[in-house]
Amino acid sequence: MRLTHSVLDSRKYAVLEAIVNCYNRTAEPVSSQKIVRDYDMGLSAATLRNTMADLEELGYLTHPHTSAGRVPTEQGYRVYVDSLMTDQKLSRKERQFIRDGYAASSHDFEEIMDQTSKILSAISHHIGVVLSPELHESLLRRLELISIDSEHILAVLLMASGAVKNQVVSIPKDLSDEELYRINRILNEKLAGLPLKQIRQISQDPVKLRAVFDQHLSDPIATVTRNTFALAQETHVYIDGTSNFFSQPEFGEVQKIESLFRVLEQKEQIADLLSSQQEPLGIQVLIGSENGCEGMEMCSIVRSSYRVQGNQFGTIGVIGPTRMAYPRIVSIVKFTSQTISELFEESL
Amino acid sequence: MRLTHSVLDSRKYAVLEAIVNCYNRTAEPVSSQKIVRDYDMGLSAATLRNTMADLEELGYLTHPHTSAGRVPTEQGYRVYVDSLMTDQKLSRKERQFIRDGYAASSHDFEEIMDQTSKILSAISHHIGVVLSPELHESLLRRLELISIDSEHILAVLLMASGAVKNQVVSIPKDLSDEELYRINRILNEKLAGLPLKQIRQISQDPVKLRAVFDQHLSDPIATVTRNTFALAQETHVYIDGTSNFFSQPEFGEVQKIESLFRVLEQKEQIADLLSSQQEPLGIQVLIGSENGCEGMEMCSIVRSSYRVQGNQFGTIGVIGPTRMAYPRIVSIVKFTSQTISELFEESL
DNA sequence: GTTAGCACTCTCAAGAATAGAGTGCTAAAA
DNA sequence: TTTTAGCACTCTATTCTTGAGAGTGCTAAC
Repeated sequence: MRLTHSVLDSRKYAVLEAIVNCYNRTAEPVSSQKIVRDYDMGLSAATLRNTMADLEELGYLTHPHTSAGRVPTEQGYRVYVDSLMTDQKLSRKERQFIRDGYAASSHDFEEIMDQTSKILSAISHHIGVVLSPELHESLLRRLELISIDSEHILAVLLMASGAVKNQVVSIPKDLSDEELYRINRILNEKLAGLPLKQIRQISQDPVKLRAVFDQHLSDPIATVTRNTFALAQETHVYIDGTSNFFSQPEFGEVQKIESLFRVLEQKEQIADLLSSQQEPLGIQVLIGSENGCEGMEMCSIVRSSYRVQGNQFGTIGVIGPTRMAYPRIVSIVKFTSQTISELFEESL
Repeated sequence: MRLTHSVLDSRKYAVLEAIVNCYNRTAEPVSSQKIVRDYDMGLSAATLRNTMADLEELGYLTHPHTSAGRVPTEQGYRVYVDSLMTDQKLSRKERQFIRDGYAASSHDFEEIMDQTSKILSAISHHIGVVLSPELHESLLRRLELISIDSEHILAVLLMASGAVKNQVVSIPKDLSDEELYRINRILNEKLAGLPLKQIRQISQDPVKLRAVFDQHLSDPIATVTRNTFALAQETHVYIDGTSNFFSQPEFGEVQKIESLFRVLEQKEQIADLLSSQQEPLGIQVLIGSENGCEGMEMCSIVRSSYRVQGNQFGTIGVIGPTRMAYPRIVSIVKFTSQTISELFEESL
């Protein structure tokens, strides 16, 4: 989509686009000469220099130093991503690569998540990140209580999405195997099919608990329910391809790459990064410091949610240098999120 | 333990020890002057230089260049680790730090593994690695089969160690819920208490299958058993503290750190690294290229197995630069493996 | 066997010189 | 009015040199 009525005339747009393209290819400041040589714009270097000076004044380009070429600013990339770049279809080969990646993996939920991060990083040559959906939106399909010792049981929560959550749960000491089995049966009867969020609310509210379990309610049931569903809402983070960053020329110094890796080791921070202000099913590009994450100012993020089931969403994303091939990466993330959504749809 | 009858006289040992100590502190080649100043050996610089030249000829020291101080070789470190270094007790604070790390974590098996890697890296300031025990040595405590859809079930394997393994299993299409329940009961009856390795053998051998299940054996039972226990023997790898490497002066160039990080991303390779030639309950130090892993020539590994239960062992380790504080790291790994072993012992 | 003394080697940091890339500006051309 | 050629100017990056400093190896004296 090229805006015609805007702050910029069409020449400025064209020049900005050329510079972004060129810079993304070479990772070096782009000179007016370079554009004359590589792009047939019908303009001389001098004219381009004038236009470039204008674009710089508007905040879309910068200068590393006086006698260097121009580099896009974050604002410049923003304009490029929002208005200039054209959709780049993935090749048949690339689409097949993504599908094949899933063909190899089993029905295991975690394996699908893990595989997705691997596919994303392999095809993008950047970092692939996957956030599993927040459990509390998920519907409980079935609950299984397994005795461990006199004070603990293992609760296995099988979600409608196929996700499985194991949880060690403390129980009252005098619970017999038969009693446990009975509780298991009743819990499934009353709670299966409900979203985890709702179950948690029920488990913590004596009134609701009474309403749901009716005459079946007993102290052990209340305790087990409360302890089982008190689980912290956690999303797993799957990351792959971190070492791809080493081949990026802008990360030639240890210092720059260090701050990035320190962040990447903090899984919670990555989870926040991916999920903050995420709207369902939209694709979103966060450029440079827009991500608001200290240590990741030099990185951009392309992310999209995927649908697991019902109104339950996870997020996938690619983290790369600000100088990334946005059209390609956007297409990759878009296609992958579609593919994974379909995968979960058909497995229902 | 200081060897008196050996290739080296006691002075050479003392000098080697001083150089290793000094180099480990400063990360810079050690000069004869430096030793005179920092260590009271009652010898002049000239004499030390003679001794150092001898040690170099024997292969225990090198020279970066003519007018630089000495640096220990891998062989030098080997002698230091085997014969020179003295046990360094952890301080009360450090021991408490390790214990506290576990106090916070729940009874969850994975959480204990994960926490261990975090503790190791936090206290050592290097990379902490934990290998979960190979499942196939583990005793099956209980098996739970949960229906997913008409063609799949979720098998939950609860091990005696507390480890849990979820596995999606294909089943014959015409299996009713009642039938599944019956199979579940029989499998538990016949297989609980056996090591997974043995169960796998049974599941793949019709003769043994018949022997175990006797008149209960049916086609569905055979199929479910085979599919459930065909799982690849996998060990999980938990890594933490990778970014600690950035603060090591010898990894000031991106190139050196890159090869290391490429290896660290290959979890299987790390698993091999930790488990190869590991003998039960011994602590082991692999110095530099001894680990035989391309890209990790500049790293040493201190590792130890821990006992989960019965004759089932996992491995923990610390990966750091060859120039690491061996006595301290050895003590850390030793104490941590003891602590984790005790933890599993008491939870039985 | 040990040590002082000294020549020698090598690294590292700072400075100087040079080439090259690219801009900004000005004045002429379209 | 817009575009372009030309040119001076600026800044970087590279190379070379130089000098200081660190540390050794060797020799001769203790």
